[in-house]
Amino acid sequence: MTEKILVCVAWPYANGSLHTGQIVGAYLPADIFARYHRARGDRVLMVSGSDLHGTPITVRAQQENRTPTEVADQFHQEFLETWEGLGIEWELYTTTGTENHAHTVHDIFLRLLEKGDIYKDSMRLPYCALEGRFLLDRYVEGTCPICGDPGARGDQCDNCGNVLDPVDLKDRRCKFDGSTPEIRESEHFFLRLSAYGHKLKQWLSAEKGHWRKNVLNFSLGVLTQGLQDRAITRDIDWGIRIPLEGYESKRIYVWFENVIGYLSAAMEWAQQLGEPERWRDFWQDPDCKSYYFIGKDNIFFHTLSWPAQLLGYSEATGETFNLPYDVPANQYQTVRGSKASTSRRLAVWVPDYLSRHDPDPLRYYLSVNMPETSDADFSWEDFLRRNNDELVATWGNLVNRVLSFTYRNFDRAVPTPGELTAADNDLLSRTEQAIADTGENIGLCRYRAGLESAMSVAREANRYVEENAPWNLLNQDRDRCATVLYTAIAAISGLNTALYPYLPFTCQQLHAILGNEGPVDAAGWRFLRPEAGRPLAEPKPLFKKLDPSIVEEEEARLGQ
RNA sequence: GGCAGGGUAGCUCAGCGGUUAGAGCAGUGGCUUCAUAAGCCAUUUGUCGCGGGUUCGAAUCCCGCCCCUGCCA
Repeated sequence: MTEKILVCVAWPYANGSLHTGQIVGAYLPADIFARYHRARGDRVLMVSGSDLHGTPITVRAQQENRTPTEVADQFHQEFLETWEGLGIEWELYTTTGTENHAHTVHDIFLRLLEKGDIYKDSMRLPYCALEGRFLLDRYVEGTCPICGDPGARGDQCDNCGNVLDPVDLKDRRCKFDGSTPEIRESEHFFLRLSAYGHKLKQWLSAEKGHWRKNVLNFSLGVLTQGLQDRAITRDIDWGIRIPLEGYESKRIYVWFENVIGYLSAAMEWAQQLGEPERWRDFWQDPDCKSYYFIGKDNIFFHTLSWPAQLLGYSEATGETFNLPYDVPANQYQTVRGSKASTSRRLAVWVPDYLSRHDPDPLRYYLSVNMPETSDADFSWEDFLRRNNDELVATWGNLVNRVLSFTYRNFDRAVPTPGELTAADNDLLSRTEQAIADTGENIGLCRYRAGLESAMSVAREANRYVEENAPWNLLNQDRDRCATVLYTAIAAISGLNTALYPYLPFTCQQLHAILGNEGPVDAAGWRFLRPEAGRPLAEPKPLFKKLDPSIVEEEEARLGQ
């Protein structure tokens, strides 16, 4: 039974290179998930794009004396290369800078305004008279009204951890010029989230057994405390315009706008396909399941505010837009035990990684060490070990030892098996089970368990080869030798399917070595048994054993 | 401060009311030689964060505390 699956992935800010924390948090799990479903024959629409708006981009542009557009374009291009290099495959990867996106945002904004879910109100905000502009909360500094720390920021005091309103800060000063900001009234638009508390609670209370505990508890907890209305516009000049006259100096804030990209991207994809209504299959068919791959810092926007926007838009238009089926938010990856930090350069940058190493070992390491239930640490020492002792020794070596022996002794082709023994059938049924288990785990967003299902059978296959010792059989019982090799090759072929979502590059290579044509996923999510007599290509090691010296070399790059 | 997640073998983690607590890797001792000195077998290691409680029985449930991480829109 084929399914329709919408895979929505967080929109990365185009203000700096992507690091492994972002990849492991959202892009890699989404890609594994989508590859599995495509292989199953499901209809998959995986979308995201670069977030061109938002303060981080303007800050970087200011620092480098460039325009925000220049910064965003540069990193959007780089992101596209990163996806290609790492094998993250999209149906569409776009940006928030398209006409189509702005149009969709405006439509939702105006509909919700008309309905009363968006309303105008005034806010008291810090204003720097010297620069003639409003200041974002974090650009005001002063003395914390709660603990008295003199280094508090307008949004939060790092000393006592309390969340602050810049209006309450004592001895306020502008971060840029030190002048004392005035407090001015400014008119803004608010989203009436408070009106949706009840509906969201109903939605989150039904059939959410498949949700991750932390995601569901967090969301329900926020609802219990009461959902507050929130400003969706800011006094900034970089972002999507407000579609009304008189608000030229303000913009729609990213948290309201970028999530709409999931919908506008689906529309853009349908346009490009030449079937402009096709997006409805993924947004309005109640049988389509939508998954949102995000980091844990983003849960609020995907389980509460975006569903509220969708509920409001559904009511306003009389059409029904699907709410998230699951939001499998990941925890964080840490580096040397602390949170990856762009500003401290404490991260492993993907373009840098790809300039020296292959993509699949990183995909393997990030998958096997994915922060599904708690934060996970990236260490080069562990990366080396996982690569050398697991990927190379267990899986790569299994493939290499079986195929090279066969290639040399059985005329470069899949041997013809005789009658299968119980041991042979046992390995084959375990392989079949591994494909099913890995698929089931991936479908439930349990990536580590899925990988383990496959790897444990790779270990099993090594045992099988050892116990049946085809090198002894070669001159004693050539038929039995052929049967053993056939069985081992079949297990390899099956595992190649199970591992494909995790290791798409090397699995594609192996698929071809085994004499298959076309892409792995076109062969389906099933146990593809090798055809006796089919020619094998000359096997080459799929993975490189890495020298321990890379640990020191790579560690030295951290923090640079 | 409030909320959430986590704290289990040297390392990374699984188990989340029921036989003597598991896996991978590392360590130790053998075997093997097809293979990227890879593989296989055997084997050691644990006050399951701390203190109480419930129960015939708790890593698993309840209460309190400590530590790590994140969020506070």
